[in-house]
Amino acid sequence: MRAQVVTIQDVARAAGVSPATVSRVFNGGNVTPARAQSVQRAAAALGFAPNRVARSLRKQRSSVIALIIPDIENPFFTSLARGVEDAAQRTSLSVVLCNSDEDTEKERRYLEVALGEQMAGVIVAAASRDETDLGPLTARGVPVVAVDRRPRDAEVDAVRVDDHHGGEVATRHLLQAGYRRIACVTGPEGASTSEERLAGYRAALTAAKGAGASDDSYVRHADFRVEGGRAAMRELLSLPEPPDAVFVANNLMTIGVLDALREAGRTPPDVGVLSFGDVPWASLVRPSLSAVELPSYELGRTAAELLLQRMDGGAAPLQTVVLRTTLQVRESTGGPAAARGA
Amino acid sequence: MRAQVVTIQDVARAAGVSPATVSRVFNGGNVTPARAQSVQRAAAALGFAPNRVARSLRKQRSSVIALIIPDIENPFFTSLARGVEDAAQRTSLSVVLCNSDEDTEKERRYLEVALGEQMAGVIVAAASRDETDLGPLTARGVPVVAVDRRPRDAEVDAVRVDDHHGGEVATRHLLQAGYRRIACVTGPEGASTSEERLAGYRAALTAAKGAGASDDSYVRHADFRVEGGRAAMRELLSLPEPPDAVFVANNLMTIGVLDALREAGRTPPDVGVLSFGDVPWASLVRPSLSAVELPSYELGRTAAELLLQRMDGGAAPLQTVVLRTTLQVRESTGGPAAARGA
DNA sequence: TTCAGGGGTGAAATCCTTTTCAGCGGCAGG
DNA sequence: CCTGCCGCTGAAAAGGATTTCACCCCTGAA
Repeated sequence: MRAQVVTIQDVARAAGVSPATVSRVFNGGNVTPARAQSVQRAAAALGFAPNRVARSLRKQRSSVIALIIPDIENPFFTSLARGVEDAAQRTSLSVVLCNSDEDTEKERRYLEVALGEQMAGVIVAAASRDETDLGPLTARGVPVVAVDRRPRDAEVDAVRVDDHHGGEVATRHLLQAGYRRIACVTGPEGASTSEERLAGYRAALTAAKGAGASDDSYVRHADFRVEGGRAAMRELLSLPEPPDAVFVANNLMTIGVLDALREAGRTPPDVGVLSFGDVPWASLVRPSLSAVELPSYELGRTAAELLLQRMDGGAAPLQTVVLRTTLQVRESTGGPAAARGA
Repeated sequence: MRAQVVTIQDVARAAGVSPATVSRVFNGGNVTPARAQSVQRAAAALGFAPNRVARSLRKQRSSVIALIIPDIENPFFTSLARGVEDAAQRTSLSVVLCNSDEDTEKERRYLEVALGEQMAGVIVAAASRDETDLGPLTARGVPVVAVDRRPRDAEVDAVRVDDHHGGEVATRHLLQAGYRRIACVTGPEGASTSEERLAGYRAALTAAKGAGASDDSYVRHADFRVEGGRAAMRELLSLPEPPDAVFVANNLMTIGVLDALREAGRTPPDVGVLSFGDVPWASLVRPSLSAVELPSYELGRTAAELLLQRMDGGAAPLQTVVLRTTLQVRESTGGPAAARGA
């Protein structure tokens, strides 16, 4: 029924050498060329494929690295994943993707798998700042890099963007365009990116209006997904005095926000819309959207490079790389109708 | 430096039992409740986490299943992935995602990893009909399910949609809407879905125009990505007699097609556009797009269920499940301007 | 000529868990 | 009272690779 498995022993027997020699042939030990060739031939003839599980057990480390992301349906993270893959491509490591679905329990399970499978390294965009526990991994010396989101207290290398600054620049731009009642739809409490983008928004408002401006009636926490954005925007539109612009803390929620606006018969730049992160397939959207552009691919690539570096480097001091965002001004923040009318 | 690893031996010693008993506690063997409890306590106290690699080696099977998809940036596949995950969720298996990037070499490596890591099962949307070789996996008795795309000659369960029928229905709809010069932008040669959707298109044209209609001047093979769709549509628009409608064989290429149309100052339904597969975040697109809707999530869920069934089921005969597509008629295929003018 | 060193090799230990096997003790039935 | 069976347990084997260690042989230097 099941074909018997070809082991290193079988190859050794066929080639008339010891298993140790076969192992050396495949791992670059010192072997006489003639012998090496006969081992190669025997292996090919038998269709030998090394048992990675046995190898991992012995070496105490597999040749797979895990990338754990919170939303596989968000193009930001899939682009980031491409960056990780492309960087890992040049090594002998394979990348596997795990989707935590913004669920700390699922994430915990994947972290456990990564630990139990003795993965060579882990790159994680944490589902939560407080509940994501990287302790077991770091305690066992597994290299870990936090990307995009940073878990509190984690002693790991990190790559992220300047969330606070980006949020501030975005909000300032809306102010300068003439909008006055600027709302913020941010992500879940407990995600570092949510909080920092929101903090940037607040900082810009405070700078403009003075210290008394910390009014949170225009702030909504949603779930970083389309539905959440839609619901939040509906709420904002139903306020007695609805906002005339909105800073949305991620790309998918922006889609929901635009939907809600259309429902209400409003379109940018009548209501200003500024997205933190490019809306996917933005070419489809009219009017074109202003956005804080995120280097998603580079985020992934940098994280992978940091991980690789840590994997052979050893005990260099921890580092955090902060990548710059850029504000891309387009039609959706052209200024409120009121301003044009005045 | 590195914290020493807690093994089942350590737990056994701490609890005053043998390693075998500890193993039984964690795997549901017969153990006296009192003893079991003391083992649990010792394990918790020491922070024991089982070494999955050793377990896999002994059991000749890990508790991870691989999902190999050809394009992680395509929402069709990420939705499919969600379906797989949700189905696997109810078991103790973990799903890891591998992105082959439509590259048969990368795919081969991932298949090798899946084999070498002794994964419990593999679900694969094949990068190629001819070059994807599932032989090594099936020969070793690893359960495999082909999803969406089917590799030729593979002796595996499969889940797909009625590509041929869907392509035929789509094309017929364009004909009925009054379009006469209908183009087809399909995927790469060698992908089963490309070929069958194209075949459906041809069948509809032949049925309408008679056997002589097999003119391929309106057929373009692209790469299932945005850029490919854009380039193909540009080509079609530069023909002496450009098409008045286009059937696009996947969602991402449709985005490119729409871009090319906008460049040329044309918009649906002036030129009819019908997409095989929903365009992501279709709510953003005006006019709304007619599409052959694909049950992407169900495709994944069904594949996972088939895999699970095969994993305990044993040697039931191979099966192929074909899910139905549904044609969703919207504005983009309202009929050509010429017809309205006439 | 002798000795040190190094390349090439195989036997055996090692990684950690699961599983088989044999043994022990207790209980039920004859 | 004896036998048979069943539940529980631990010792030991098994799974397949890597790596250590000891050894042999050969070369080059003293």
